[in-house]
Formats: sequence, C-alpha cells, structure tokens
Amino acid sequence: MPQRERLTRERVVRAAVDMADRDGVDDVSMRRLAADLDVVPMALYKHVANKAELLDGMVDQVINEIAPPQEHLPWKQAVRTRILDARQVLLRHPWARRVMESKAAPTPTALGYMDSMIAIFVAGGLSLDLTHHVMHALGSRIFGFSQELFTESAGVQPDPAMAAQLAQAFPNVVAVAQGVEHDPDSVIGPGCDDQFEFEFALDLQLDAVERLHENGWRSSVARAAGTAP
Amino acid sequence: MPQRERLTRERVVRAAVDMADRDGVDDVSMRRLAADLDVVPMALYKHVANKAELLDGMVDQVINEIAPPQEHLPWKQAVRTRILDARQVLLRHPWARRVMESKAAPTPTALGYMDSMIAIFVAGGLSLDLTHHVMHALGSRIFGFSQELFTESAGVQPDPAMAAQLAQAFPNVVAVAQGVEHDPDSVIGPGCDDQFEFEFALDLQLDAVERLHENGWRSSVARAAGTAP
DNA sequence: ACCTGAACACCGTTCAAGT
DNA sequence: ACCTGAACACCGTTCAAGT
Repeated sequence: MPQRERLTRERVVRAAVDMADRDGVDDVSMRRLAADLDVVPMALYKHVANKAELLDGMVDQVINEIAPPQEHLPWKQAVRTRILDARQVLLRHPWARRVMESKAAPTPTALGYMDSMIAIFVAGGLSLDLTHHVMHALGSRIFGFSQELFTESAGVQPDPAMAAQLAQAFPNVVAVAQGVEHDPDSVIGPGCDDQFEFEFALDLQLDAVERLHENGWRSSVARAAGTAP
Repeated sequence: MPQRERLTRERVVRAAVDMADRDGVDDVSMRRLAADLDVVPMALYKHVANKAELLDGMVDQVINEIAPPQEHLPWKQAVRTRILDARQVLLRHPWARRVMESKAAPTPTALGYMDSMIAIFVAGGLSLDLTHHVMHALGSRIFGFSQELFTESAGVQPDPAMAAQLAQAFPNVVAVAQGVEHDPDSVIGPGCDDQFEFEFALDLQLDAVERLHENGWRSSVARAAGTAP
C-alpha cells in the first residue's frame, strides 16, 4: 500500500483551518481532525502540544495572510488600507474573531502584526504617547474585526404580526432599521451595508486621531510628568 | 428529610451566573450545574430547553443589572454615563463578553437595551440616519465592552534576557509600552490604566459623533435619496 | 521517531420510567 | 408535574506499547 504523506505541524494546522472555514470552529475537534487526516487522534499530539496550541497555529496562519503595510503612504492612508485588507482576510475566516478574542496572550505572530501597525503611526510622526492610546482605542479593529454584536438580524423579514409586535416592543430599533431602507432602489431590506458601516466607524476613529495629532494632544499623565514633546 | 427547594428557571440561571463568576464560563456545564443544585443533570431540562438557552438567560441577567438611562441629561453625557455604568457591570461578569459575542441573534432583553440606547440619541436630536451608523460604530461598546484583544500582557515583568529579546523582535510594541511608564511616580510598570483607555476610546468616538451631528452629517445614501432632514 | 490502542474523566442530550 | 437512571454519541488527553 502507498505510504501516507508524513504528518507535519504545517499540514495539521492547515487542515484545521480548512475544516473551520468549512464547518465552523466548534466542529473542529482533535478527533475529527485526526479522522480528516486519516490518522489516529493521538498522532496529532506529536505536532501540536494540545488543542490550545492548535488554535494558536490556526490564528497565526490567518494573520500571516494579511498583506504587509504599503510603503510611502501617509500614515492615515497606510493604516486604513491595511485594516481594510485585514478585514478581507478575516471575512474568509469568520471563526478567527472568536478564537482570538478568547485568547489571553498574543502569539509572537500577533505581536509582530501589532508591531508593524505601531510602526506606521510612529513613522507618521505621532507621539509614542498618542500611539499607545490609539492602539488601545482601535483594539481588535486593527485586525479587521468589526466590533458589532450579533450577525445582523436584518435580512430576515418577520411576518406582519411579528413585525407589529416588534415595532411595539422596540420602536426605536425598528425606526432606525427602517431609516436605512429609504434608498429608493431598495425594497424593504437588503440589510445594512457591512462594508460601509465598517469604513464609517474606522474613518470616525482615524479622523479623530488625526485631529488630536494635529492639535498636539498629550495625555494628562504625560503632561504631569513634563515629558518633552 | 427536608424537601429541597423547588427548582425554577430563575434559580437555575442565577446559579449558573454565580458559577461563571466564580470558575469561568468554560467550567459551567449542565452536569456541574446540576451537581451544584443537588439535582440530576436532566432535571435542568425542565427549566431551560438546552445549554444555549441557559447562556441566553445568563446574559439577560447581566444586562438587567445595567441601570436604566438617566433622564434630563444632554445626549452625549447620558450615553457616556450609561456606557460607563454598563462597563462596571461587565467587569463583575467578565465571561459575558465572550458569550454575547458568540451569539448570532440578540435576546429581547438585549434588544430592549439597544432600544433604550437609541432612544437617547434620537431624543437628543440626532437623525435616524446618523443614529443608525453610530450604533454600528459603537458596536459592542454600548454594552460596556472594551474592544481590546488579550488581557493586557503588561504587569508581568519578563526577565532581562527575555526583555532584550522582546525589544529586538518587537521594538515598536516595547517602545510604546515603555512610553506610558514615564509617569515620574511609577516604577517600570503598573501596566495600563484600563479605565483611562476605555474613556479615551469612548470620548474619541462620542466627540466625533457630536461633530458630525453639529455639521448636519448625512450618509451618501440618504443624500442620494433626497430624504427630508 | 513516529504512530497506535485502550483507557480515563469528562461533555450535551434522548428516552423511557418512576413518584 | 417534576425528577430520575441508564444510555448514546461525543470530547481532550494520558499512558504504555508497538514498529
């Protein structure tokens, strides 16, 4: 019989990413993954120490799909472009958000990504102080995650009776949801434009940061310490 | 022997919340919860349909701990105060973030909270259009979640050899992390001030929204449709 | 060095039965 | 109406053994 291809950490992680893309991350178990690779469950443990390390590897693979920053762009445009790139990558691996958000510590790969992001701000002339707070404020958005909860209930049209009940219980939610559909070419609801909402939120933050930078913003801590600008 | 107190949905959910607060949400299983309540696992299924419904109930209980909005405040202050309130509640139940973020649809309780939040913006005179986009932009922040990844590696001091290696591999991360510690009274690192970072990010967004509102901002969709202001 | 088999201590949930 | 017992189809992981 033909000898099976040797297992490697790379092959294990890649198979896990594919499986998560296909079936969702909740269905990725060491046992199912082993079956997928035509191997007994315990064989995987020679290549990843445990399931947590497997998940780390999966996230790292996703982060490595994000293109490196573009050179010679003004900082705001460089950050914007890169985050929108990251968003496209994350849309291909929707499970990655939840996995990253459940991790306590960043992997070296994630740290490297953050490092390259910080580099853009610093190269653009932002102070270390401002850059620090901006990185916190952007948070997981630098990886291209929207910060939204719930995968948008829009799109599913409730029946009329249900709709009336909703409108009575949550008048403001319904009013705001209907407000968007006033686009003349759209029937009642293609739902929200996720790309627009993402860019709106991102630009809101980046424009605000630019304004702080231009005004020479410094945190009160830095001001109290009398650090040089 | 004394008859045990009758099980109710309320009692089941409350015990689950307490257990999650104590041991973390990953350790809340139907079986452990049953043992905690001195009952056989299957007894729980008379009060919650399944584990997903239990988690819904737990999140609802947390949301209900958030105080209702304060009346007679300008919209920005009302929103700010309420979100900071929500943050305090969420700090008591740190597991709630991950549970909410893994849910596809909001419970009626979550919808009610969102509805009351939208009401503040609308009462403050913001257009439905702007309010809609702002709700998306704030995202899970309205529930008091910070959007940060990783529970802040600061606080743990790496040994000198490790520190040197870190500084070489991630110079920008290290520079920015050290930038904050220039507070004269602080030794090398009490870590970041989470409350400050949260308020910084929140104010960055709320101030930006206020500016859009004052400038009569309207989305291009609304402009194209020629909707009345 | 790499893979296997059997086992341990868990899960959520169904079903038929008890009181 | 409410709780129980036994069972099913799963988990991640350890350990000792095979090649």
